[in-house]
Amino acid sequence: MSTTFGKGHHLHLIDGSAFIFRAYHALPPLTRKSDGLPIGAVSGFCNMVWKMLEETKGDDAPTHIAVIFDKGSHTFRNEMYDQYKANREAMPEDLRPQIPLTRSATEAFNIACKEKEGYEADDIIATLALQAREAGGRCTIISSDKDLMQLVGDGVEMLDAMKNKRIDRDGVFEKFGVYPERVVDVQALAGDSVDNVPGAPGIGIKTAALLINEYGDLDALLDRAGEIKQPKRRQTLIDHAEQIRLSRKLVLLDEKTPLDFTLDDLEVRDPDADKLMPFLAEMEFRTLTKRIANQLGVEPPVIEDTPAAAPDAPEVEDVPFDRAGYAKIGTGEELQNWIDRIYERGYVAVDTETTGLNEMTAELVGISLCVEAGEACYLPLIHKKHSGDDLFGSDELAEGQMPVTEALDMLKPVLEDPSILKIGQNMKYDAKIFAQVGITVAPIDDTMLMSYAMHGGLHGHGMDTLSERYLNHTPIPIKPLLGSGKSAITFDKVPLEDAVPYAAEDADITLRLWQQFKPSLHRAQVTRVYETLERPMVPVLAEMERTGIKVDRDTLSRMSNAFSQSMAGLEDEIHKLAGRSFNVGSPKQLGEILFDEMGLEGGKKGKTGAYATGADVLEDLATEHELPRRILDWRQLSKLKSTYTDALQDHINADTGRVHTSYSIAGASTGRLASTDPNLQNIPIRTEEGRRIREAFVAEEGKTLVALDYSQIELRILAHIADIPALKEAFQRGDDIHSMTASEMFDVPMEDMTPEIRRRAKAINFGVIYGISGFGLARNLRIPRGEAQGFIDRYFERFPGIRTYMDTTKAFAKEHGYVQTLFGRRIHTPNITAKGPHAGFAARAAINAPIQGTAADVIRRAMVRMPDAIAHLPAKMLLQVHDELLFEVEEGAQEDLISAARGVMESAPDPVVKLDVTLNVDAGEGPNWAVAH
DNA sequence: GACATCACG
DNA sequence: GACGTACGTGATGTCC
Repeated sequence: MSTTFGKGHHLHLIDGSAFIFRAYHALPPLTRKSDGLPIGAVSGFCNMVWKMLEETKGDDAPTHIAVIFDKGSHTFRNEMYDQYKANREAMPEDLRPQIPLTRSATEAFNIACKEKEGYEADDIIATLALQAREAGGRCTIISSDKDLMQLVGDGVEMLDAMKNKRIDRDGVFEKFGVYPERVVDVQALAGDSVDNVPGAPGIGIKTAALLINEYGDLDALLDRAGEIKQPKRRQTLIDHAEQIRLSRKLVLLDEKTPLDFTLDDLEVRDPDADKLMPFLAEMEFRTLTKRIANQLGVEPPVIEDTPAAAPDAPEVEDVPFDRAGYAKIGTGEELQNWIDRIYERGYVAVDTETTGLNEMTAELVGISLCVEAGEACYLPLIHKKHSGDDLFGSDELAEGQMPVTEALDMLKPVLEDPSILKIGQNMKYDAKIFAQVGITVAPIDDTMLMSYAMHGGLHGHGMDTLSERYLNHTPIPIKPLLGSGKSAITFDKVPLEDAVPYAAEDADITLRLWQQFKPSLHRAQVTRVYETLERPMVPVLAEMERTGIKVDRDTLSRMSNAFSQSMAGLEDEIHKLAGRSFNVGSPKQLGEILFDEMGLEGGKKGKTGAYATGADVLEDLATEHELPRRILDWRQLSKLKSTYTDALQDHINADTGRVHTSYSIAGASTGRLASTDPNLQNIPIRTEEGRRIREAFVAEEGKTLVALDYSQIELRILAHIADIPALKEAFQRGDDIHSMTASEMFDVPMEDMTPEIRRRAKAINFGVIYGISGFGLARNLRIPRGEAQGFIDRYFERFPGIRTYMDTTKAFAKEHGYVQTLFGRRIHTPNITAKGPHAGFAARAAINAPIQGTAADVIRRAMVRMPDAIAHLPAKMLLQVHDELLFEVEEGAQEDLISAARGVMESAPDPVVKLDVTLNVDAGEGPNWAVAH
């Protein structure tokens, strides 16, 4: 007995896609127990629909209802603008199979389910809402999507289902600063980074509303744009009028979508238990099935409790941490028992205990294993006997330990078995320790790197942090066991009763983290990042670090002596100029002398109340007085001596005669590596004196060093990402990029370029990569701030894509809480929403991260491929310095190495990313690093 | 252990 | 209109 939709009728339109995405992101990754099918989003969707139906019962109950879905990714809007929604990320892998299930769910609930190829759900909603309004009825749109707000009014309202908040004309005004009929005008100006609607650069919702309210509507505004008082705003609107009109077309919903059904077809039907119950049972939604069956007054169907069918990733078990469950392995039988369990499982969490943190000198003390949460063991190997009163302990081995070789002979086949996954936290460390005893651990997973791929920028990735955050468990601290300072002992001196729980727990934690992280990688869409950019770095870096680089002690020692002499001379002069003797190395004393005693101008105190005496300050003072220049010279020598010529000698390994740095894979937020102990990524090169330090980095007899570095990789990536044709063309022509920029900006022909103009352009080019500001550039170039701002404005004018990139990147970061590299690495930006001075920092970091991070990804890809590519050559990769790789190669093979390695480096983005610019690699070769670079 | 300084890309 | 700014690192020395 259907009637014709009209007065007194009430249509509910549910934005299906919005429901799905909300459900997906709100819920943990649930899977169907019987077969592991992902169903988290379907479950959430059903819950939301059912809740909706329950809550809208009563006086204001809908008479008509439909769930509207998007269909197809290509719509008429793409015809207008091919970039529409172009930066939308791909649908998560585990969500895709759930989409058709939500359609089935809608039908199972006996609700009309509508979609139309080539149209967005929003257009269908607009069309139906208009029809309802024209028929004299009411319509409630269940969505909080701001794109739908243009429809509100005259009987049409929105309902935010999550907040249970109705949005009427006033609600829209709150959000947009205009009433619904002007919403598209505001959106056209403000644009939308999510849908990639361009809008007017630099104009947000606030400004847009202001303008629209002042001029009435968008057409009037654009016609009278010349009257706008603010010069920049005026110019923006005049320059981008076409883009703004296009934006309006993109956001304007099509209220005339051709539909093959009428409002009457959407009449509310009671749920049909015979349809709904089987569907819910098939999905294995136990709670929801019971609840709905109860409500409908039917018997809930029985859902078989089928055991999980051998899933790849086990369910995360909520087992309490219990130290009593940790075993000590003391015999071959006990170890064999554990090995059997490992083979049964197919994976094992492994952790090594050693005598120190330096993998090159640390000795293996024991090994812990874990195959199941809560069940872990520790295999002590060389723990020393603990003699009660003797503070110095004993060299005698404690009892109850297997002979080292017997234990390792048993474990080696397991650790090298390609069918057994070895799970570790910071596996590079353990892999290097095992490599010492001739064991090549593979294949591996690393929980630290999983966390880095998923949570980069959010927090650290050490075991303690991860355990506390993700397992809600504080690991046993190491400090009480080892002590600190001079009385600290090494782990082999820790009594077994303390060592077993500590060591076993680390393996237990690692396994639990892995159980939790493994399925989350997909959810966070970083599986490929982890598998191609993080995990494969472990063996590559372990090998490089173990190889090390030869450093000539005599060269360093001679330089150190020379520096000492020069410093002593300078020190005398400095004391004479100062009028008294003081510690030249103390910035505090220096500040007092310069600004209080000598009365030089320009003393500025920082927040700690001390005068700033940094190089830039002294540089400015150097024109006034001789002292600052001497200080600068002294500081340079002091730095070179202490950090390089002296400290470096202490890092020469006694056994190998080489220096072995350690790279942190998960240290830098952008994806770069960091080098520590010693840092070999900041060996001097910018000054002639410093550069000579590199002469001490030498090739072995009969070998030579080869250095290959990417030329201008970050600027090339910027040209690609921000899509700057002029920059791309210049790179393809092989122009000097800074001269080109200078020529373009300052209208100087390339052939008339002066070094000074080029220097300015270069500073601006780098500034752009760092998220330029007038202040920063002014300080860098030592020019007035206004002048610097003028340069920046001109740069944006000549390369407008840069500003768009900066704006869209910031908007993306605000929207998602992270930014991405071209290879999908995510860098979280939690401070992007901060207020005050923090905001500027976060915004610049967000702008820089995709550029620096993409460059980091590129060289990682090259490094991962390098071992195979050069396996046929007598060459080894030694060092990475962000955009440079250093190799040691047998004399005579250098040309072959250069060509092989260059090929790998230049094609590193293939086949995942096709850059619009080629990557160029420069090569050098010589007996030491100073010559090779 | 915080801070200032300075080495690198 | 003011805030306070170039991005990413690590090591060293001073000073409390």
